[in-house]
Amino acid sequence: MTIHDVARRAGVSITTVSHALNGKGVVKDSTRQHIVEIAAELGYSADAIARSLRSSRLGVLGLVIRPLDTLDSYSPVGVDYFVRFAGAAAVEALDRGFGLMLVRDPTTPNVPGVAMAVDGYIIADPVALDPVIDLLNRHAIPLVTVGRDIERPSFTDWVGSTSTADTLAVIAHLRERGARRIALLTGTDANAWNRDSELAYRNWACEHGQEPLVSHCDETLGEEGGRAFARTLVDASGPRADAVYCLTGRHAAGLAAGVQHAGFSVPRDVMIVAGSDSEQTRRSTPPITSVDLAPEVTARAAVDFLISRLDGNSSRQPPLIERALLVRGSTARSPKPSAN
Amino acid sequence: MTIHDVARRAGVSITTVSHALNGKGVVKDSTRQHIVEIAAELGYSADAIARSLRSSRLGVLGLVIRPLDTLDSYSPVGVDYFVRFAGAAAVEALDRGFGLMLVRDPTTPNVPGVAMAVDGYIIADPVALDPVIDLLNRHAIPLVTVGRDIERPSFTDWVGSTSTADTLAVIAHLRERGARRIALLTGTDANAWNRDSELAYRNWACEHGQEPLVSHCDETLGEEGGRAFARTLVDASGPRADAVYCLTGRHAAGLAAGVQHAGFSVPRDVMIVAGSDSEQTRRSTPPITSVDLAPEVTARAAVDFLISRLDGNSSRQPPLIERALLVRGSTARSPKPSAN
DNA sequence: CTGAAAGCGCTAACAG
DNA sequence: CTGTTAGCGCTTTCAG
Repeated sequence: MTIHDVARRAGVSITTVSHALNGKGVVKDSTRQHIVEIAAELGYSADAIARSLRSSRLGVLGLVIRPLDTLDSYSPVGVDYFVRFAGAAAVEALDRGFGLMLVRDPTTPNVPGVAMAVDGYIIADPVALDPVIDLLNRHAIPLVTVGRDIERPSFTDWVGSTSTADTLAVIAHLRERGARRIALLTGTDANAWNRDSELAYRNWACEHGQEPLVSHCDETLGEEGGRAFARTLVDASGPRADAVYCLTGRHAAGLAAGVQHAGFSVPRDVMIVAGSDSEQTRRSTPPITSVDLAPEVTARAAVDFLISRLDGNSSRQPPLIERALLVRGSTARSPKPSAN
Repeated sequence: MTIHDVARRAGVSITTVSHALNGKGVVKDSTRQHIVEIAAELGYSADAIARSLRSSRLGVLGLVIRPLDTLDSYSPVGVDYFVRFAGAAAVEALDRGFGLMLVRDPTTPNVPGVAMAVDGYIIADPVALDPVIDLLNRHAIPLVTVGRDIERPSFTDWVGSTSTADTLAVIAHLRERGARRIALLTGTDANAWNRDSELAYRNWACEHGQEPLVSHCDETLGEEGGRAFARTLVDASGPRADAVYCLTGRHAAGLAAGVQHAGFSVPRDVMIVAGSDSEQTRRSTPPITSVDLAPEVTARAAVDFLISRLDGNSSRQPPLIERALLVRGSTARSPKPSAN
């Protein structure tokens, strides 16, 4: 089924078929009608590959989820943010006439050739000075990121939220629930989420004359990392903080378990907020108040923004995503009349 | 960066470059060496599109997850089986030098052209007489399914497990835990999972002289569907069965809630087993014993099998996946000495 | 309004 | 051993 078959059957040249079907040149209405009918009858549709060869537009978007390259696992426990993201991105891409291809770190050897033939990339949570971005730039492939590359201040094509706002919202919530001494636990990946949250927290602490309590815990350690942190948080005289903002959901769940194991109560002695909602935060006892990272909304925005860039719309501003706090039992302390 | 640039720079013809780089024709060793060096130096790699135009091999696998087309949502709640499946399939495909493209029902209008240009498809859980299979056959695109199309007995290229084995294992487990009257609740999608499980159950009931207790509940109803079933299960004189095998995890969770709401105990009065492990079954109180559908193993097997078909290996037998029971609180009744 | 022809980058007969 | 050449299926000037 090629354009030739249609042309022959319709008694015209392939040019006319092409024009008629793509609404390009100037074709007499009756001829176009006729060609369209024949094409439908023959079930013809232009070969995507041949078309791309001319137009260098494949109709496929690539998606690289960097944290999964780091974790080296697509296991769902605690990473459901990313799978929701990928699913939503696929649907949105499809709706816009693109396919969505999942790609693992394309800087490694043995990447499929098509990886460098897609029309554009979404890089979710790039690391600092991400080599994937360099690779794509070298190949002149358009890209947008979700969350900025913290070492590339001049790169502005990223969607997401400044984690600053999230951090301040979390702190405000904790204060309103009576927290006096708030600690922060971030992951160790060099991404904007970890970095910006810490910055916002430190600024807040500084402005409010509170000594900052910041700790770090490797993302790959999972719940066990959170339990380990619980042991350092709680000493003989009790917890050194009465609230913890814990970016990673898995850490938060481990922390909750650890605190309770040490004989203290969540939320009475220690309140916990997770920076990302996940199965663990929902499942924990008590369930953990979390920031809803809104993966579906973010994914749709990222696809939309990337496509606008592909269309040559370079003026458009990258979207900022609104996020909400899912309030649960881990911060269910009755609000205190704010004393200071 | 085209093959011409390399040819010019190396002082040979494009044919020689092509041969040298693809190890095809006969090229003097020194020339090949030279060409390879030049290519590396120039950072050349053959354009995937142009190459596919000739070879009609794009290097991309398509994945269609049918239940998600039905649910019309990639929301994560209770569908984590599929996202785990997709992630694992992507990784395996990548490792084999293929990309993996997510595609929604390609029989609908507005599908991206590339959808019909991929090398092969994995169709997860096809419906009866699935139109997607017809479409792909019409386009002569190779495909394997996960779970068979129940109305296509002659189509044998499917991976999975006969749900018969799972069903019998579940029944055996329940009997061992003292169940006397086991009911079955399936979904309504016309797929092999629902159909074969019911068949196996009925056969078992028949052979053991038990009156079959089979109900159906729409997959899209979620936990609420399970609660509704609980109301029909429990009447004035108590539950009409002391154990339920509930294929869908969301239904199982709703059922557990409903039974307990009606004042009965899980597992004492009613034991529950889910046919697919999911967030809801893990999270439920008590946690629900479930069949581990092993999405990662299944996905890898499907990709592997599809690629062997693409390589023209038509003799290879489709793989059967081993599944295990994740035993949890919902069947934690002390085993009874089997009286019959 | 329609058609001939060039060429996208690559591979593979077929000559030399 | 190496190069010329004919396409893969399509879009797009440019002439009729």
